[in-house]
Amino acid sequence: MIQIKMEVVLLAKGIKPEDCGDCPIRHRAVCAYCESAELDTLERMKSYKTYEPGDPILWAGDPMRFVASVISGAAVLSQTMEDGRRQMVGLLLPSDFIGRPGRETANFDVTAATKLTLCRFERLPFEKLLKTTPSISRRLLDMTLDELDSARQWMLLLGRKTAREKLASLLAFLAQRQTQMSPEGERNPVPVDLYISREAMADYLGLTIETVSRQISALRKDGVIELTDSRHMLVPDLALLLDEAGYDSDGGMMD
Amino acid sequence: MIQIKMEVVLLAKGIKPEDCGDCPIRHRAVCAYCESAELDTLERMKSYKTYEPGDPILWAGDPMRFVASVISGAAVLSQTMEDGRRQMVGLLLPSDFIGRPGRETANFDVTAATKLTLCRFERLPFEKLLKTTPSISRRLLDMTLDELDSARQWMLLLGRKTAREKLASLLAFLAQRQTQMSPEGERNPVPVDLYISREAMADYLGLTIETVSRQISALRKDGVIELTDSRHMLVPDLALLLDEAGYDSDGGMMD
DNA sequence: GGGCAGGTTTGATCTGCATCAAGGCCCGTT
DNA sequence: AACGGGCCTTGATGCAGATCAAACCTGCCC
Repeated sequence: MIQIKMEVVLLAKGIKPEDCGDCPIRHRAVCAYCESAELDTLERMKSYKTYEPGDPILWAGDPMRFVASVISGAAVLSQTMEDGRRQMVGLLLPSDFIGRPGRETANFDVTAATKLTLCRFERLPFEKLLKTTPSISRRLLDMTLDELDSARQWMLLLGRKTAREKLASLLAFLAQRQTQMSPEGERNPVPVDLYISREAMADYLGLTIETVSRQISALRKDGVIELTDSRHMLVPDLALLLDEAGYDSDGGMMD
Repeated sequence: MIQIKMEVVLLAKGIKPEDCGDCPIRHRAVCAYCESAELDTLERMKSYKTYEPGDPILWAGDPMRFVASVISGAAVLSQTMEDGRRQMVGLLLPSDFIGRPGRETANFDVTAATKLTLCRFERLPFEKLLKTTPSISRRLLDMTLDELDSARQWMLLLGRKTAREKLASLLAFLAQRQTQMSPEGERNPVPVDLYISREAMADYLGLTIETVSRQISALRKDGVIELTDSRHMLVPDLALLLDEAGYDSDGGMMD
């Protein structure tokens, strides 16, 4: 919803996403450290592709012909066991990078969670470029190290948190992202778009949909959150929600 | 205490502790892609340090003065909640890299799990070198991407696997690491060093020590593994162990 | 309107792992 | 040899979250 609005705004302003100089993720994506000459090279290599919610982008085991940056929307990285047990292992938002230079096949399933636009590069030329362009490889290293840190944060949640703490953590994460987004001072209570189904939450948190639903109901009953409908909530007190999430007071960072 | 003495002795005699050319992790560590000239540079920068089991190497929040490669032994990356719940987020074995170029302070606790030897470099000079030496930065990128993949594998384990599958996964991981290391054809059954205590396993797998112990006993009773002592096992059939770990037959890679 | 499908909530029951509690084994110290 | 402290194993019991089952809500199509 949010990203659809974003796109409408872009169109209304007449911004061409095709021009790297105007790209909304120019300063955060894998190209962030590039000089304009390097940017020109990338510009000649890139192609855009859009996906609808639910579209598969890659299946684990597929040959990886492309790497890409998320321009708008969200994609989900997940793994599924033979018997159907599924675990989300990453949520890819604008500026995040998809793909693994140096590997032939995908390790994880990648799915569009919303309407999604990717800026794609063919893998082999991109790998060649990586070898000759330190500003890209350094940026990719930094981004990968950040991803690794947040994967490790998630490991604490999956391994040691209770169901209630897991839900509170996810809801706090969403709330924080959306208060950052909306610039005008913190409205209280903060409205939050949950934005994914109970099933996706369950797959993210290592729970079942029933437990997700029950914990949301419990948090609502205890006044930690208010539901406006099943996909939207209000957070009257973010500090309280964070407390429920089990972060120590010095603030375990989530991003 | 011991390692301080060692260093004093080494310094006094002006001995180079080891020749990189003879290093057991020469071809798998961050220096793997280096030419001999680059290796010389590293050789001049490096210093060895040893730790005893249980020694802290870094606490989360500490300034990071060094980065390092594990030469021998095992180190553990972990996070602890206020109330003491602990989650291991990485197991660092020989050739693995410790530290985060570009970050001032540690994000996680690092602890020696066994007697441990590190090959250390001061962070700032190493970061400078990284900028001018593609063979090091490319290797570090490859290693970091591998770590990210295995962190994500671990998320599936933590979120969705049963206790038995978790143990089988950990044991299979250790077994695979150690068959890779010993190059002469696969001895059967494969001997495996468990390296870490039951408590560390529990912290890694999101379980309790009692459950770890019970599941190891169960796998032993079912003939999947044989214990020689509580820290060493034999794996008569790696495929069987992998099967217990819940990887699909096409072989979910762990490294 | 009625019917139907997908997502969500709620209730009842079950179970895998945690928790609580002993006891065993190994090794170093006295 | 006796003792004590780590570490590991095993047994008994409890409980958080899974599983099984039903009902509800909302939007959509006929």
